[in-house]
Amino acid sequence: MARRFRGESHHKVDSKGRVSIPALFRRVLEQGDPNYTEGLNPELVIVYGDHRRNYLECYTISAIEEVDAKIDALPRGSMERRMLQRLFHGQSFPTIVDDTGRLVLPAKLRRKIDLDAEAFFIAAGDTFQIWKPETYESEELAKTEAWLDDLPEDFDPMAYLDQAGQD
Amino acid sequence: MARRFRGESHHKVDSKGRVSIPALFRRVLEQGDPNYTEGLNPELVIVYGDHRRNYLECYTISAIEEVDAKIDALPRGSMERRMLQRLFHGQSFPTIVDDTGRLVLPAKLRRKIDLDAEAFFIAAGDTFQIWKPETYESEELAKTEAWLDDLPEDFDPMAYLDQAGQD
DNA sequence: TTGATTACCATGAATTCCCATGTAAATAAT
DNA sequence: ATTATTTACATGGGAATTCATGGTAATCAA
Repeated sequence: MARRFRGESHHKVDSKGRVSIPALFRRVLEQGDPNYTEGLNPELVIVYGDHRRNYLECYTISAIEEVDAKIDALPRGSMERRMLQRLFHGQSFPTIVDDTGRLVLPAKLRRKIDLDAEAFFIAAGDTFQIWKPETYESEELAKTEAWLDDLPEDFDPMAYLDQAGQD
Repeated sequence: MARRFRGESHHKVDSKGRVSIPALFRRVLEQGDPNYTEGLNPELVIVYGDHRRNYLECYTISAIEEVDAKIDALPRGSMERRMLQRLFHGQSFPTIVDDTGRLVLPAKLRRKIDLDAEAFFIAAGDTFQIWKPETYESEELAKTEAWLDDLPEDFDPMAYLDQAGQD
């Protein structure tokens, strides 16, 4: 795996749909674009998915190529392959970072996640996500809070780290 | 496990958020960065976590890579994986030691742990932590003191050493 | 031509870079 | 051993650069 995205931050979205990409994310996008060279602007792919998904997921070129390769390996005509093709090939939007480090989110994408004046960026391993801040708080955070509440008082979620790969 | 951090110390934090890293910690960061070579500066990752955590936890590159590998091993879509991704990929800040052996803590991180003119560094195995001195004394020390007080007068904490890994 | 998209320019704030200094620790010289 | 010399550390200041953001002009599509 290439360099990972790390961090989270809030950015303004203007009336044209322009939004700054966190500078650190930009560095990762650059390294993840095989065609990138100093002075150029990196490309990326935004996967928005079907109506159930309420955030945008952004892939570097090399990350999306990995995904494509996996899809190609599935049997032609299989349901799995068709589903993944629809998601990653159909419900996605290839674009490029502009000269000022911004992304332009078309109205369609903004509407889909109900984005207005502000966007929340958060890293998720080899991709990063763009959320409407309110959605992130009410759905994503609330969901895990509720989940945590079901655990024993003194349970440390970090314990899952050590559990990994053992069972 | 690689070389361990050991020791504790206090350092000034200036108005730009710059703070010297204890020299001994630097040696460990260097050894823990696979890309480090003489003359370069080691990278590290600061995990700050959610609102409940009131200190910063610093990982060497190889320590954080171990964590990443464990997260990757968890099933996609599982709550465990999402929680850990949020913590280690989202609520973290990748950075690098500067030429004078300092770290620059962005205002956001300083605010989070309410850090001002001084920082307290303490080793914790394969990571080290940065605390606001007052917080460390009032919360962390008080907590372990209270815990020790509950034990029999002549109890030796070393006893726990032999217990480890047996149950 | 009119609404939308893209290219270009502008600016304040935050961040990084580069240089400087006093002091403590380590090493060498007498 | 004691003193001189060097090296490593912790800290500070200012200049230069990057970032995030906003505006206007040029281009495009229908």
